[in-house]
Amino acid sequence: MTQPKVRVRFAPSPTGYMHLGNARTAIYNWLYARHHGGSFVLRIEDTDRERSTQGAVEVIYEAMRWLGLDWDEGPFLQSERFELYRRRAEELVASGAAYRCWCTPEELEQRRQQALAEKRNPKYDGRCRDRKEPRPGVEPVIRFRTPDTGETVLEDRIQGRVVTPNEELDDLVLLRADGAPTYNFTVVVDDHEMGVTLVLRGADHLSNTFRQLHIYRAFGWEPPAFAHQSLILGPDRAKLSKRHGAVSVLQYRDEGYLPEALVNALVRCGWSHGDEEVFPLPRLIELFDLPAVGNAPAIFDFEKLRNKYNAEHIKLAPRERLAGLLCETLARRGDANLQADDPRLGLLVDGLRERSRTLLEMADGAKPLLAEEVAWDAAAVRKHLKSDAAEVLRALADRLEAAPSFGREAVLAALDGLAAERGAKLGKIAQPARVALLGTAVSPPIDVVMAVLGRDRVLARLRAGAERAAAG
RNA sequence: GGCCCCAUCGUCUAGUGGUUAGGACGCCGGCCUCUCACGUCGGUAACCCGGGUUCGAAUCCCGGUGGGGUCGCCA
Repeated sequence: MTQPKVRVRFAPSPTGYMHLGNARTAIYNWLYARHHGGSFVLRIEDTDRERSTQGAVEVIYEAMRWLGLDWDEGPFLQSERFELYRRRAEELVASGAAYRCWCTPEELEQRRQQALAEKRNPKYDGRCRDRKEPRPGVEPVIRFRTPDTGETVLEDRIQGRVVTPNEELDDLVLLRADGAPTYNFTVVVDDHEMGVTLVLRGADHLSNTFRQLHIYRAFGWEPPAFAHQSLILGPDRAKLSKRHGAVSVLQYRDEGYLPEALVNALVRCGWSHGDEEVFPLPRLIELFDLPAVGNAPAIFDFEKLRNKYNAEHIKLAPRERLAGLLCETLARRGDANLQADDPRLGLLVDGLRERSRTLLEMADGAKPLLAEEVAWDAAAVRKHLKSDAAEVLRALADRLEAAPSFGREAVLAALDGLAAERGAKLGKIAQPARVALLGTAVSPPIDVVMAVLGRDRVLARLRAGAERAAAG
């Protein structure tokens, strides 16, 4: 009756960056925990002292924070738990489930090559299984004794029932010659010690699971449930990796993506809910669960992330949040230095969110409206600042100058009034005005442009534009 | 190569024996419109192949093909 509390974990190894595939695994685990009211554990698998650095660990924390994946327990560092693993390994040696092996890496490599050449399974041949006497000058490793016969069954929560013959498995190393534990051992010890109820990870760990199952059995431990999600592939259909580029989570932050958009896109890579595609975070927590996770590998669609998910989430985000983000982006790129409460920021967000797929595009769009100097686009000038525009611009300037206020409504009323008076379409006035104001024929709506520029600048530029038109 | 997994438009996917095979991104065209966008309407495009089972298969079974993963003192 009493179900144990759901406890899942994300257990990355510090490689120096957070990969999209890892990020999806973290997201799935986090959503699973939040959906089921369980606990989310962060564990750093830094047993390989060669590769692990403090900086690499910080990158993981930073990526997790940016994505909004808060953990309830940890972070636990495996590098701080070596004594525990050593003790556990000795337990297995004592019970006969594991043994010391004095074969050297060189010997093993040689045998592997030979086996491959003879088209045999290159697995460890088990020659130290019954050896008791040490080899002088060789520090032994501790190996796990895997059954030679029979088969191992895994009831995977995503992949379904998977069966592997035990003869495919070899006696894996638990403890290296230098006493450091290996992944396949620490993962079992920790998932047990930490009370993990479901191991939700990438399918690249599927074949490891069978070896790990035997370790659980040797300890007499009840294994957790397992769920292996199929991998994210690159456009070439190979496992997504560094060489595909654009694979680091924080790179997306720097390129102007919203974390909830990346989360949305990543979740949708393998999980779906009917025809629904855009999910705010609370909605994901409400809906996400294992039965709707598919088991076919998926190619990550970078274009759709930008065109759909990020664009949609930019439309959904609160104005204040985007204003803050836009302010940071402008400052970071050296485009403009605005105070966080500058009223122009909100105006810019209103005018630009529907025409920006990323914050970078939004900054691109904002930049001309904030520049002190007009950057003239020759084609736009040629097309819209012809001599007959001079009089129109002057009339508009006069009208605006006489207007009682300079709000967006008042400005629009002036434009409309002038157009009506002359029986002209609004475009006949707005386009020359746009070019006079910004130097370009493309921009947010003219009322937003004027509101951002402000009365004085608008009048000055309109009149300067008129002179340019008259001269041109 | 052994073992394991997978297979619906180019891509992400809906679909759980009977549908004109749906949605989304992309692409093409119309409408809207002060530009660009947004929005909207329409179009383009898929059930890998071959056998079964069945009155009937995208859906179930088998085989093939193709793709992926994995075979470390990496994780």
